[in-house]
Amino acid sequence: MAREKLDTEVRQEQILEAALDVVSRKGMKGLNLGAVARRVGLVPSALYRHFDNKDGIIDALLGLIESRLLGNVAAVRHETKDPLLALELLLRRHVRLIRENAGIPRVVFSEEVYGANSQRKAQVYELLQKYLGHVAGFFGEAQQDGLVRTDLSPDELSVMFLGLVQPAAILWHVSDGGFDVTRQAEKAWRVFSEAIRNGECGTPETEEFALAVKEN
Amino acid sequence: MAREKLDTEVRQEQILEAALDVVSRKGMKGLNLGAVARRVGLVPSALYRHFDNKDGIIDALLGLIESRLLGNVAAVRHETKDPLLALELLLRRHVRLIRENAGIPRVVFSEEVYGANSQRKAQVYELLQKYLGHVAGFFGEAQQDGLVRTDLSPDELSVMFLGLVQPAAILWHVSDGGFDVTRQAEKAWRVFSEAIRNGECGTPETEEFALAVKEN
DNA sequence: CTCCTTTGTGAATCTCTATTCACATTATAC
DNA sequence: GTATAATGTGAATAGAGATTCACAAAGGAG
Repeated sequence: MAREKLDTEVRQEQILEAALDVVSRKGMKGLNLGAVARRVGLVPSALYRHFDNKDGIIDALLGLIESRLLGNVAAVRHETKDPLLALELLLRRHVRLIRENAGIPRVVFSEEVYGANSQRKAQVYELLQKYLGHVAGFFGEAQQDGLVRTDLSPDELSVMFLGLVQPAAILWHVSDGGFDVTRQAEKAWRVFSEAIRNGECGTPETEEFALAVKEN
Repeated sequence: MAREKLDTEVRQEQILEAALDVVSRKGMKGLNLGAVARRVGLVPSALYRHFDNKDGIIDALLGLIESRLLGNVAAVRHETKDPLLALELLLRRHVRLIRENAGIPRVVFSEEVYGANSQRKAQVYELLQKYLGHVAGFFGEAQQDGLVRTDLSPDELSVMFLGLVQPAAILWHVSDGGFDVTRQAEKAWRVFSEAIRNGECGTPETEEFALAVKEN
């Protein structure tokens, strides 16, 4: 099969990529070392040259996911100074990310990555907290700028933000891609952002937004 | 162990109850016949007297969940005629239901109940569609009564409704019950219901937005 | 009470998958 | 080039869990 030998760092990346891919199509239950190894072009036992065991692979996979999520946060930080616009862009990136890597929500929300493993559970919690922390940060900025009403805490807002995509993502998956996540998320964002805007009534959309959309 | 024999109907209920319980604490991965049987006070092989196999148990479990969810819908129908109030009550019931049966979201959203099993996937989809259909029905009524803005379809609204609890429920679980789902859901509902109400703050649609989205 | 169906049991089987290990092969340092 | 470490392989091991089966016991019908 694979005659050529590659550095363990390269293999580790390949393995994680493969694992995420397997999860995307077979779910966490279908994540077995045989499938992963085949996809990399190796034999199952070879995986142990690069990871301690299956648990190590899952841990690293969570790390990969974390870096992708936080990568999106960093990216939108560079794209705009307007916190509300940043959130909108983040939402859009988020949707794209999970559309392209259906395995991500499956790993994070599998509710069974852990199960007995409470350490893993804590790890997932930390990951979510970190991501939501950044989201809350944007809301906090927006409130300080007077853009968003202050009767809701940034933390609460961040959880609501998560709610804009999550159910849609699930429907998308369960419907085998039939459900239009993107559209639903956009609509939900529209309603939500209007609702939380400071002022008596919702303010009209900023023009910046239209521009930002196009470059995407 | 269990010397007494019970009718298969009784056992079926006990088994499903036990299965849901196991899922609640161990996740879908921890759902094995041994654990279920122990909880019922039987031996694993005895389960085959009441179900064809494990798959049959999971199927029936989905049925049980469906009946609980739809039971809540029926209940709120009797409690009020006001569709918006009904939704609020439904939300509350929903939160209570998943707080008391943490296994329910785990089964439905496990994203791995199926995996390869696409028939199961379709079954879950149907279940969600049915529940969301009722929710959408309430929104439709509310719109006809002039209570809710009509620029969003009932279907879209129903998905947003789902988003009010789901992320909170996940955080609640991952945080080992530390997160306050009830409070979060109440706040989210307040924001959401204000946002969709028909009335003074009827925000004009920005057509640019809809156009920009479509290109994506 | 006796027969027969239903339900429960324990051992055995079977499959799947993680993991280990002894050995082979490739890359790399010298 | 040779030595050495890193990487890959195939077979073997081990454990978990689903499923089957022959047998036992309970409960109802007659």
